Amino acid sequence: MKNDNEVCDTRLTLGLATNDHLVPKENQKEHKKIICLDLSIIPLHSSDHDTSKIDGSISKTCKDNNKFNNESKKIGMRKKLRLTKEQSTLLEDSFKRHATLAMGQKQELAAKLELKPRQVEVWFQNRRARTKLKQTEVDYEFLKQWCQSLNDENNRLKKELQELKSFEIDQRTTLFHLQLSKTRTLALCSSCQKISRGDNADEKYETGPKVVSDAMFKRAKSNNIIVNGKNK
DNA sequence: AAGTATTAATTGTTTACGTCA
DNA sequence: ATTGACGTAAACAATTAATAC
Repeated sequence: MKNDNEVCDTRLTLGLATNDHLVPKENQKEHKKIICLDLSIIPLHSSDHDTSKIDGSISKTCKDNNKFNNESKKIGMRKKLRLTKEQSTLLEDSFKRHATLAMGQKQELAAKLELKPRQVEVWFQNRRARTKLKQTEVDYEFLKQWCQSLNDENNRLKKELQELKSFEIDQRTTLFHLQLSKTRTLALCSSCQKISRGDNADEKYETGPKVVSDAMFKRAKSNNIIVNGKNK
């Protein structure tokens, strides 16, 4: 940021200065200005000075703007151009048709708008940047909402999973108690190959309990298999 | 008068393309 | 014919600064 005392000089210059480290810091800025060749009198672009094609439709404000712009440049001050409504409209219209300048379009527009080709070019560049920024904002909002909805869905699914898990545990517990009260324990004796029935079969055989349902028990009984050492 | 938003203008970088050795 | 160095122009990103409100 420039302070109030500094003058913004956009003129092209060639400067000569001695080593700064030999000059006190507070004097360095002035020191650099000792020898200065002003090149602002040399046109940078021949196209910048092409004012041969002038459209009479351009308003006085625009002409005044450009006039002031050129005059202010003479005294080394950056003056910002303010486009008129007509200029903006025309630029917007051509931007809508094509976001980049086609061959010759720059010159054509510049002539029509009574601007420098460089100004038209800069306008298109800035306009593209603005479009991109707007699009980025739109994309950001969209992604933000999408992310939010995904989070919501994720939370909902987590909750559902939790509910299903606790439901499954409940069901297993219930089933377990139900089986415990209804079933009889059948165990196969490893030595005699007979099925025995008992509430505590795992205490009898090291192979572990074979828990079977009542139906299985009945089937075994109907096949004359001796349960618990005797035919019930 | 100060703060903010908008936007013209500047600066530096990247990319594509043509030319030449 | 291929390749690398170089110059140029256009597009872009980031930033500055003038201006309006």
